Amino acid sequence: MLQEMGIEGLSLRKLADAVGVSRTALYHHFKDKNALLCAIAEQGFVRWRAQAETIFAQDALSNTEKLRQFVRDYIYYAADNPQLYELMFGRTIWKNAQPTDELKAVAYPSFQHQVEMTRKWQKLGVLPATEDTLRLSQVTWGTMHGIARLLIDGIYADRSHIDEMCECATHLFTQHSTLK
Amino acid sequence: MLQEMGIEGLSLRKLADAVGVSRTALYHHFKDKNALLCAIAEQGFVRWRAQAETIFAQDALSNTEKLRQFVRDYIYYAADNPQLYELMFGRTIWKNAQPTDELKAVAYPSFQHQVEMTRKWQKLGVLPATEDTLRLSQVTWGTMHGIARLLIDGIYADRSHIDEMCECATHLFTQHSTLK
DNA sequence: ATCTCAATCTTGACAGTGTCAATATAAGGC
DNA sequence: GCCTTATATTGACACTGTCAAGATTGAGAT
Repeated sequence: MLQEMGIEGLSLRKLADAVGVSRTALYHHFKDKNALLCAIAEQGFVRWRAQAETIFAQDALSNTEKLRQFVRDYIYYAADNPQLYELMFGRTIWKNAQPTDELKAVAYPSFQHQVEMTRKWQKLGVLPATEDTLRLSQVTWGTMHGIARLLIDGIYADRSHIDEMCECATHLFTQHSTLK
Repeated sequence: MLQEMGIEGLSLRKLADAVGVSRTALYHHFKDKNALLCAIAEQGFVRWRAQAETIFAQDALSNTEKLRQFVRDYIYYAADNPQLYELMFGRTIWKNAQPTDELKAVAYPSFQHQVEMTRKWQKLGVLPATEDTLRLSQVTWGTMHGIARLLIDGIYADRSHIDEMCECATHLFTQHSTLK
């Protein structure tokens, strides 16, 4: 229903109707509409985390190729699940309402993971070691996040450009290094 | 009201009440709530465009410094007007509803401007000339957009990091070049 | 088998929201 | 003075999330 109607189109009443239950039955399983959305977003983080793990497990790939693949997969994950991505990182949960403790427990480690990978890539010479690790991971993540949002919101970029944009971003991240 | 209550908190009825007029009076001036939001967003583009122009008019700055300033100003503009920025680039207008023709007439040239500046900076050696101009401008803008949104939505970054993040991003953009 | 208690579900209601239709008022040009 | 146009208003409709009070169910203990 999230995929079809979008995050704003998802109404508790229509959802209850579709399940064949009364409007307020949902309140015995979730505190809020917000709590329901947080639970969905939570699943999104778990799934993405699992997908990311498979990248790093591929021994055949060089470190630079892993970075490239990571960027590509991130953008495609967002582009393939636009509504879910919006839920995971959008203002609906993070600004407007408050994220559940359960959601935070899943999301924050995911952010932390990004920082650790950045540190590792810096040590390997894939990312520039001169930059502060935290700032660099904020910027690289910001780049992926920004591209994902431009795609999702349909501003100024569309699906057919994804591969080229990822390639370009990866170049920017790694252009300092001699090892390609 | 947008600044105080946020984009979702802005209701036509409360707005009409605050102005001291009846609920539907607004419909004689704007087709929709969406049309009103588009008009506000439009102003946001005009103001940002004006601010950007002043950067490029400063002859005292080198080209690299202009890029740095451009990035900084963009992020601060977003951070200082979070609700407005959300309106300008958020899904509320671009995905969920449809942007007005008037808004498109202001927004698209703004995107185009970004591409032209990218091309110019490539020729000047500030940005890498090896990348396709369109892709590069999508990625650089994506970076700024992404950082802006992480800040606005309060995810994983806050105001006190802005300067350092901008510096880091500028480094990434320009690290290829020998002229610093 | 019965009682108990907790989980689950339901209906009724309330305060919001955007929006349309029909109606009223005011102002300006001839 | 009249007519047109712009503007404002009230009533109503279909939605939304959410709460309170009551109904139903089912499993475990006695």
